[in-house]
Amino acid sequence: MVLPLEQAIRAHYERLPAGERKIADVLLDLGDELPAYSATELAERAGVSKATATRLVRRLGYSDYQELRQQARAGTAAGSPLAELRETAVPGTLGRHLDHDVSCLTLTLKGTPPEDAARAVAVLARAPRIWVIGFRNSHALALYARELLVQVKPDVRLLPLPGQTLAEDLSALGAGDTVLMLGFRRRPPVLAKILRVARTAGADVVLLTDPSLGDVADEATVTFRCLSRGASLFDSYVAPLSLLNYLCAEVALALGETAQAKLRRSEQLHDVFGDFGF
Amino acid sequence: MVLPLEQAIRAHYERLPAGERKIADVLLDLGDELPAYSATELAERAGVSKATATRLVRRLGYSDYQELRQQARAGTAAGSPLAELRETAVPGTLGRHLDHDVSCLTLTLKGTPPEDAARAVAVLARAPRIWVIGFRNSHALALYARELLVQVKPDVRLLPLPGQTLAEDLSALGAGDTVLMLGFRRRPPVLAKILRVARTAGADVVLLTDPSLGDVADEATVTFRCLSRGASLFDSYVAPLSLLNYLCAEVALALGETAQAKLRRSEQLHDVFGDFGF
DNA sequence: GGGAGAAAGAAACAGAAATTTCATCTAGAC
DNA sequence: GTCTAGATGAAATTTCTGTTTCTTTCTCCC
Repeated sequence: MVLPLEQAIRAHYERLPAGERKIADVLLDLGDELPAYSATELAERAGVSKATATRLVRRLGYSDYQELRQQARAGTAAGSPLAELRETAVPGTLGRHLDHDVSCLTLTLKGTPPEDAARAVAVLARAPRIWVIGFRNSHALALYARELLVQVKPDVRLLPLPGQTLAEDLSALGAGDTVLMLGFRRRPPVLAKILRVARTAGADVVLLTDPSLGDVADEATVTFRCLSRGASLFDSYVAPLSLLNYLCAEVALALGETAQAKLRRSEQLHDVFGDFGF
Repeated sequence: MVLPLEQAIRAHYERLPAGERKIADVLLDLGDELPAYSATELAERAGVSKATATRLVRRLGYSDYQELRQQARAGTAAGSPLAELRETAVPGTLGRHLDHDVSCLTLTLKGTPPEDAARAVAVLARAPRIWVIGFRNSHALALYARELLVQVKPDVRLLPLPGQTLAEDLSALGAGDTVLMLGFRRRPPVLAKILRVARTAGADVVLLTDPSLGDVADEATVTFRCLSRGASLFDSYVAPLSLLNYLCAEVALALGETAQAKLRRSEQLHDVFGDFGF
């Protein structure tokens, strides 16, 4: 795929006067970063006057520098690098949504240091007791994580639960325990307190959150920042969901025979009771 | 490694006043496209005044918007961390996991006919009452879907709930209602019954399931088959999660002003109660 | 050599962008 | 209740960007 701008330049390149050609070169050189630059800067880089820049823009068929910049911007926004990686793009809003979620997933997991993952797996695997905590938007994620972990660890607790005060529950939190905290946007302030309580009690905290969270994250033993902005109205949690799946699977593998036996046994139980379906 | 700008924002994020935070959100959201935008555009996107934009820049420690833009530009230039991330594949198990989940997501959404999506959105949008149903592995998904829908529709019910028998609840199911059913592997047999009950009652059923489900799926109004086999021990639900996000957002858009007003109001309520956190 | 015509910079200009100022509003302290 | 401090937007102000105009330079051709 070629940017329309690039095409326009090549079409005129041979006929361009020296000064304008210098600017054209700068322009080609900048590539998709072009919209970050002003016409004045282009002229300076090329060592020509601003007037020459304007003339080039005109000659390429744009009415404005603004028009050129707009087009360059649109070109890089739509044909995002990730979109190019995959051969066929899906048209329509569904396609945009797909691109967006794939980006979230890819950028998040590629930005996750394997050491961090290993540390998280370690503290989760060795904890005698795990607390999975997630409020509001993070609650579904917490539920998911709990469902996975409970299959391989004996004592996994979900918070918050209806009809109980947090204080009551958390009093049992002790050294060696691990808290798996899901802290995505729209965080209730109590989350920060829990973090501190866990710290004080000597518990490890594995925190999944989004990039908007500040220093508080430093209190956690390991922090994963997952992109969670959605393509449209609602936030997208594919990245944390995927990460949780990975972490929990690694925990199971780390626990080895014990956990896997437990897993098998639970599958057998389902079979006996015939409660997997149709 | 994190962009210095992003770091600066995170460092201040919790202390930012509402207006400046809105801009910070836009800023984070734009990512490496930031330098293509003027401060005025940022302010417009965020729905705040230009003055607020300037103030945020100052608070983040820059003397100028220009200075901020420069830095953002430098960050994305040659050899930028993000650019590198996009190109290099991640080695190790994390990389395999990522590839797998991206495949699930891509294959599923590419295999989803837009007409089906449109039909699902239509029946969800026009239903006076929505029932979201998901057992076991599907329960977290159901919870998520319910959380989204309840923001834009007045009557959205989640099943199963503890302490209630299904029969009791389902007796209220009527013609015109829509059932959003999450039916992933390890389906309890009751799911088939619910499907038939809904049919009989004249309700529409939007069914998200995996490819392993047989003919029963034909009873649903619309069926989406989402890949859900995981790379490792546990099944992966990124595809249905993403699809739900898309469908719910489309429903909100289809409902237009009403729903969006409701959304805004609920955001405001959060703001009023100050329960978005740190 | 002189003139036509393109090319390019300098400066003037117009318009937009960013910052500052100022008045209003709100929440919290007392 | 009043008062203060911070947050905010509207408008004034300043700074800068992009375009236009005008002049100079250069080249090619007679």
